[in-house]
Amino acid sequence: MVQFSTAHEVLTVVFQVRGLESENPQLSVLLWERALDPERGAWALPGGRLRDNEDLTSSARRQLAEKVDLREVAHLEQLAIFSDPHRVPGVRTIASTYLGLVPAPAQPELPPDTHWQPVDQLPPMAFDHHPMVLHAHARLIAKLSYTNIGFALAPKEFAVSTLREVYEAALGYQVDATNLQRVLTRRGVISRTGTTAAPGRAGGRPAALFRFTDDRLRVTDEAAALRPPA
Amino acid sequence: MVQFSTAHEVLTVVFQVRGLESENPQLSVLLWERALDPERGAWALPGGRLRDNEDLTSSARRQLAEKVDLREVAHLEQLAIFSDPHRVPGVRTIASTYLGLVPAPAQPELPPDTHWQPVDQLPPMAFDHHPMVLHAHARLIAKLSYTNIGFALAPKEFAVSTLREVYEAALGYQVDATNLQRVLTRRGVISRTGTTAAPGRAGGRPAALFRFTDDRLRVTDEAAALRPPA
DNA sequence: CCAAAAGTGTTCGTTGTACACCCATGG
DNA sequence: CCATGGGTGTACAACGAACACTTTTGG
Repeated sequence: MVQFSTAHEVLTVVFQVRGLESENPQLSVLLWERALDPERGAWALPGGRLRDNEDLTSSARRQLAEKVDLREVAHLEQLAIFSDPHRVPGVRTIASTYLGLVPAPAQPELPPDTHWQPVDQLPPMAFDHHPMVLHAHARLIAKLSYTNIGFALAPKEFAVSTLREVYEAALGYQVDATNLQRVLTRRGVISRTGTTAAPGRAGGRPAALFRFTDDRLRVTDEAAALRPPA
Repeated sequence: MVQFSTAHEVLTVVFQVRGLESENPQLSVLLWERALDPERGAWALPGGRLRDNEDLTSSARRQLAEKVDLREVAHLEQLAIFSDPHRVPGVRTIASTYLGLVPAPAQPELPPDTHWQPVDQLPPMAFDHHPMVLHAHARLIAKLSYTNIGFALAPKEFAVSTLREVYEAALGYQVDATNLQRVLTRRGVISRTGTTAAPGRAGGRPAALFRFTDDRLRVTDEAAALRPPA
C-alpha cells in the first residue's frame, strides 16, 4: 500500500545565547555538518527518524540526548510540519520541527561535527532546514513579547543587565533595561532573589539578582484587544 | 523495517458561525458520525490518509472537497500534531490537525452523516478528536485579538452589528460594537464600502457596510511589549 | 413624535517608552 | 571624590473599555 512508504522525522531548532560574558553575545543554533551525500558538507538540524513506541516530543528529547549529548533543554515546543513530497531525496519523509531552548550558562559537550552557529550568519544548509531556523527564530521573537519564554534562555539567577543582553541577542535589537525590568516585574515574570551580585573591578552599584518566577511556559499578555468584559 | 509501519492522517477542525439572522448565532464545528467500529456512533473530524504525492495542506483541502463537498474554506492553517503511539487502534497513525474557517453566509451541501455542531455542546467524540477541537477554538480566540482572521468568518460585506455577532459567537462573550469598529478601523482591518444596508421593519438608522481590507491572514498587533525602538 | 438601531464623542485607566535623576561601590 | 554601573521616578503617548449622547430611519 502506498500510504506505508512514508517516513517521519523530527528536527529540532536548538537556540542558546552564547558569549554572555564577552563583548557581543549572540543567539546561536545547534547544527551538524553532513559527512555523507546527499548534501555533503552542508549543515543540518539535529534529529532523526521517529521510533514506533515514542511520540514526537520524546523523540526530539531522545535524539538530542543521544546524538549531541544535550540534556539541558529547558523548553521544547512544536513548530510546523514540512510535508513537501520532494523535500528530501529517496523515501518520502515528513518532518516535524521543534523549537528547543538551552539556558545561557550551560556548555554541553558536543561531538566534533557539531557547532553553535550565530543565527545571523548561517552557513549553507541542507534540504529545507534553513527556513525551519527562520521560522523558529520568528516564533521565539514573538513569544518573548507575550510569554515568559525567556526563562529557558536566561541563567538561573541574573542581574537585569544580563537579562537585557539575553533579550537583545534573541530579539536582534536594543532593549531598555529599565523598561524590561518594569514590564517583566509587573507581569510577575521575574522576581528578586534578595541577593546581589558583586560589582566588577571598575566599581559601580552592586546589581540586584532576579530569577524567573516560573520554569514552564506561561502566556503573560493574553489578549491585547477584544478581551472579555470585566 | 519498523519505521514504515506508520500512517499519516490529516484532520481539519472546520468552524463556521451559524444562525446569524436568527436569535442566537453560534460557532459550530463540522463533524461526521462514525457508522462502523471502532468508535461507532461517536462523532469525528473530517479528514483521512495522506497521499503520496500531496503535501498536508493540499490533502486537507482535498479531503474537505471530496468527503464533505466543502470548497469555500477561506482560511486554513496548521495546528498541532498528535503523535501518541496508541491514539488510535491498529496501525500507528500520526495526526496533523488543521484549522479551517468558512464564511458565515455559505451553506454548503452536506452528506447525511455530517452535521454542524455548536462548539459549546459537543457530542461524544471519537479518539482524541475532542481536544483537537478545543485546541482549534483556543487558537481562533487568540488570533481574533491580534490578527485580521475574522475575514474568514464574516460575510463579504456586513454591518458592524453583524460583525459583532460573529465575534461574539467565536469568542464566547459579549463585545462592544463601538470599540470593535474603532479597533478594527484603526488597524486597517476593515474599511467602509460606501454603501448602506436597508433598515429593518422596526426602523432605525441604516447601517454603513464594511468589508475586510485583506482576504489573507495578517498580524495586526505584532508585539505588544518589547517592540523595536523607533 | 416616539421607538429603534446606528454611529460619534468623551472620559478613564492601563500599558509601554523615553529619559532625567538618584544611589552604591571601587579605586 | 569621581567614574562607573545600577536603580528609581516622571512625563508622555497610545490603546482599549465603558458609556453617554446624537443621528437617522419606520411607524
